[in-house]
Order: sequence, then C-alpha cells, then structure tokens
Amino acid sequence: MANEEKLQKIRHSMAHVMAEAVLQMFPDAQITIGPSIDNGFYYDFDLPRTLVPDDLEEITERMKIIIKDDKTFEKIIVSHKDAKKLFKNQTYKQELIEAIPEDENVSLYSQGDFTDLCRGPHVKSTKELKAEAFKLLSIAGAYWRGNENNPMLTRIYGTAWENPKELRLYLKLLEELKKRDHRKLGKELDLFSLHEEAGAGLVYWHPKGARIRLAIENFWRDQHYKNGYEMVYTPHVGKAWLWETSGHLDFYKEDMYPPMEMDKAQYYAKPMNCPFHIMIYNNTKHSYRDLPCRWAELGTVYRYEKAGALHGLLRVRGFTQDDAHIICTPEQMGDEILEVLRFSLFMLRSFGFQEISAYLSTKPEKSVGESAKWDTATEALRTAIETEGLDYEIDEGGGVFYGPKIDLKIKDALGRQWQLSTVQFDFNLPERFNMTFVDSDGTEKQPFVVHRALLGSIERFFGVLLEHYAGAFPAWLAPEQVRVIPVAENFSDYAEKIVNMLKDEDFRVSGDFGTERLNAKIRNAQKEKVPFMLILGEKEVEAGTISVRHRSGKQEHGISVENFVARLHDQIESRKNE
RNA sequence: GCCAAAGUAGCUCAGGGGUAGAGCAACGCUCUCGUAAAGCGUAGGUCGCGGGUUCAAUUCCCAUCUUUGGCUCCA
Repeated sequence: MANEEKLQKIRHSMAHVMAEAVLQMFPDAQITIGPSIDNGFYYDFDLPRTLVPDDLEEITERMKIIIKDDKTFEKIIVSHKDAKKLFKNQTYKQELIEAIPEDENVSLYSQGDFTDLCRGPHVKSTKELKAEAFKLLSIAGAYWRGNENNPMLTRIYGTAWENPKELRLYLKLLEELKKRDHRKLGKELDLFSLHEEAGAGLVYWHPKGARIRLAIENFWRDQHYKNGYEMVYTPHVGKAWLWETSGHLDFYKEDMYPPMEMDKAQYYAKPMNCPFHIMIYNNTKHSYRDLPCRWAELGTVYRYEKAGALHGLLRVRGFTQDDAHIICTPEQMGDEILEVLRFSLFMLRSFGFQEISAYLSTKPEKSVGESAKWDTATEALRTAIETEGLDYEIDEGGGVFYGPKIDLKIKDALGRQWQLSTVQFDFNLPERFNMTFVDSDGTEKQPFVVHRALLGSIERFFGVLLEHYAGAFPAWLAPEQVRVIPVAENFSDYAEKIVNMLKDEDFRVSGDFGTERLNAKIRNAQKEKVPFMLILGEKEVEAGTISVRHRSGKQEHGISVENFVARLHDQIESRKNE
C-alpha cells in the first residue's frame, strides 16, 4: 500500500514535470489537469497546434533535463483571490479555482519555473523521479471534463515507475497484451473477421471460430436445460408498436438502428430481447402454478454504437446475448436470484475464470416502480451475493432506472477485469405490457421480471476468452482437438485409420497428409494451437500405438489409442485445461 | 460523434511524382522425411474509395469510408 502511494506520487509528479516541459515548448499552452492513473499518468493541454509523435521525443528529452535538475516540489498556500491572479492567463485553471469556495485557501505546487494548482501530494524533489523509469506512450484527444460539449484537449499519456526495471516489466506486459489481442489472434487462427465494406461492427464467424462458438453454445444450452430453463426463439425485428409499448423508443432510440419501412409500418431491429419474451408470456393467461418461467435465448441484437467506440469483438453493433428472462412470483424471487447467481458463477468458473467479484447497483434518482419493490429486490440481490460469499461493491444510485442489478466481473489471465454477467430486475416492462398472473387467492398480480445474461454477449465473451487463453483453448473448446501427422506418406493409411477412429469418438480431428516434412507439420499444428498432435511412423504402425505430442511440447510414446481416447474424453468432459 | 495516426499482394511489412517490392501463405515440380520452417519455380496488387493539381499521382492536395489509440458510451 505504501508502495502504491509512492507510485502515485511519482506519477502525479511526473505529470507536473511533463506539463513544465510542454509549457517550455508552447508558452501559450493552456494547462488543465494531470492526474496519476493505473500504471502512469496523463496531462490534458489546450495547445496552439496538434502534437505529432515526434513531439513526444522532444517532451521526453525536456523532462529528463528537468528531472536531472533536481528541482524541489514546493507546496504553496495562497488565498483564493491570489490564486485567480496567478493563473489569470489560464482559463481552465480559472474554472477549477472557481469551483473551490472563495473563503478557502488554495494549494499550489511548484517545481522550478512551473507552478500548478494542485492538491498534491508530490515527491520531495524531481531527483526522486527516474529519467529512465518513465515513457510517454500516446497522444489522444479528450474532452475538457469528459463532456463531449466541451472543447477537445490534447492528452498525453505516460507510464512511470520507481525504477527502470519496473518500467521494462510494464513495457513487456504491454507487448504481451498486444500479442494476445483477440483481433490479432482471431486473424492468425482464422476464427472471425469484420468487413468494413459490408458494415462496421458486424462479425463474421469463420469455420474454426464457429466450432468454438458452438462448443460454448452447446454447453450453455445443456446447462440451461439442466437448470430448469426453456429455450425460446424470437424474431429479429419488431414493429414500432412493440418498442413504443416497451418504452425503447422513448429512452433507447439513439442506441437503435433506424427503422425500416414496410407496408407503411416501421420495423426496428431489436436492441434487446425482452419485449419478445414478454409477448410470449402474454400470449396466455398464467397461473401462479406456471411460475417461474425461465426462458433463455441466444438472441442476436443490434445496437447503434458510435463509430469510434467499435473495438474488435469487444464492442460491436450486432451481438448475441446469452439472454434469459425469469418471470416469477414475489415469493419465488429470492430463491430465483440466488439460483441465477449460483448458475452464473458456475458458468464463469467452467470457462476458467476463478476470480469473480460482484457489483450491486441500487436505485438511482430517476426510477420507475414502487420503492418497496426496489427494497426487496435489492435485498434479494445482496443476500444472494453474501450467500455465495462473493466480494462485492455497492454502486449507490448506480442502477438503471427500471430496477437494481448485479454485475459480475472476472479477472483474466493477465489480471484485467471484464464485466460479463449481469442480473437485472425490471419493474418497467411488467407495467408497460400489463403482465399478470393469477395467484392462489384468485386475484391477478404482477410478476417480477428478472433479465439476465451470464456470459454477456457471445461475441464479447469469445473475445475475452480468446485473450484469456492467448488462443490456446482447452480441449473442450478447441476448434481442432487432435491433429494426426504421419511421419511420411507411406504411413498415411495408418494415420487415416486413426483419424477415423477418433472421428467415431466425436473428437474434432484432422489428418495432415500434405507433402511437407514432419517438422513443418508440427510447426503448423503448434501455431494453430492444436492441443494434441499424434505422430505416426514405422514404430507406431508396427506396435499399433500412437505417439502423442502435447501442445506444451511434452511427448508420450507407445500410447494405445484406447488410452488416449479415454483420457481425452475425460479431459473434455471435465472441461480441464491442459 | 470528437482529437490524433494509419489504410500498398491472403498475412506481416518496405518503398516512393515517371508502368510496384520482400518474407510467409497459395500453386507446380523435386525430395519420402521421427517431434517448431526441405529445395527450386510460378502466379498474385486500379497502392481503401471519389475528386483535384500535374505532361504524368500509388506518392502532393481535398473530401469520404474504414481501422488503430484515446474521449464519450457500454453486452
């Protein structure tokens, strides 16, 4: 913790040093804010011209000189009035000072010729910063105070550490991230593609990607049936009436694809599946005995995302939610929530995510539904989280307007957090669609509707999974589980026989009967990250065995086919990673 | 949408006002091979799309689409 504080000081001080360097280059620059962030710092400037990458070098050089000058950071307390005078040419600073009550003093920090409005704290002197332990990383645009109506500033990002070794480690991590980038791996492993000319943010799943997706979906479906869900299928478009009734055209329109017109009616591509599931519910009258309804659908939805927000599979315009709606009585609600959470954790863990934390979002200022309902629902969520023993944080007032929710975040192999599951109450739709059930006392009551996605969206989940495993999927997910490689052409018959035996076991297997040499074939299979390679030559043919090369490089010789088959079945069924 | 950078062969990238270059992949031929790349050859590109400047544009200029890094937003 102490270390963390020290790093923060270093990074924040580094931001000041950078601001000084930038002011040396552009004396007219307007400075704004420059905090420390995870792994580094940034500073936002309003500059007379835009920066080019070469500028970063000059800024870096100037920063190094400032650091070596051993300038002390001095804290200065001035009156509100004096602060305004001091920064009279800095309009953004003026705005910041104005936000401070007039009777309060203002703290400034200065090093050398540079003084900045700042709460601190900082290192004592620039000599505590290491000229070899920072690196300016990128130039970006950022709105003043994050509001898109404000002017666009120039932001410079940098990373800073206590010593050069830590910097090197961090830069190495960045490289690793690049290597694992799902877009890169998706291309290399031929899993999916996106086509600008055919529409941005729309995913094309190639055969191998589809194999993995099917493995995910089949598992998902099996588990849903096991857990008391039914599958439904609903249309991809719906008439304006549906979206007017649901309220989407009031509160979600700017996220929807524009309508298409047919027979004088307007149809919208669905941004959510909920209204369709409710149509099914409302198709008949329901008794309390019918509930809970747990209806799941891998429902493909379309949402307008700003062009700049699109990012590989992680942010797209068409995606498939692993959606379900649970419609239940108030009495059932507590158990249902607990069950959903338990199921959700089971699913995430099945895919190799062990570190999971929860976020509980409570009632925002603007909301629909009685507050008693909000209270019981929120309590049900909290109880479920606590029953499962999850670490959680509360986002007070951070819920959506129609109900409280739990989000689950996982940590991947590189320690990055991703939000996947979400469990949300919906007090809006039952009202708008006038959903009812007949209770045991013969009166009509309104059911609870819970909307949930466990993996989030298949596309996003796939992207996260791809990066988590760096493309080396465990056998149960791998598009190709076994590659059979004859040492030379005259062992092809035996290899063919083995391939067929494995196919009969429903393994995803192929044989490499090309004319390349063994080394090349192994290299290809390694690059494709196939979990198992079976190498077959004279020895194997004679003994009627196989030689197994694991993706890890481990080799086993003289293995019987039965042994291998049994082990692979076991590994797939237990969803074990090698 | 906003700020910046980029778009050249299937992939990774070089080049640059005068008819376009490499490696890998593909295809053909030779080699029949024991745990991460055999050798030789062939083919492949309106240099993102549209305008402009020029005798000449892939190169310079403008516009546009897309991608990347951010901002905003979020499954």
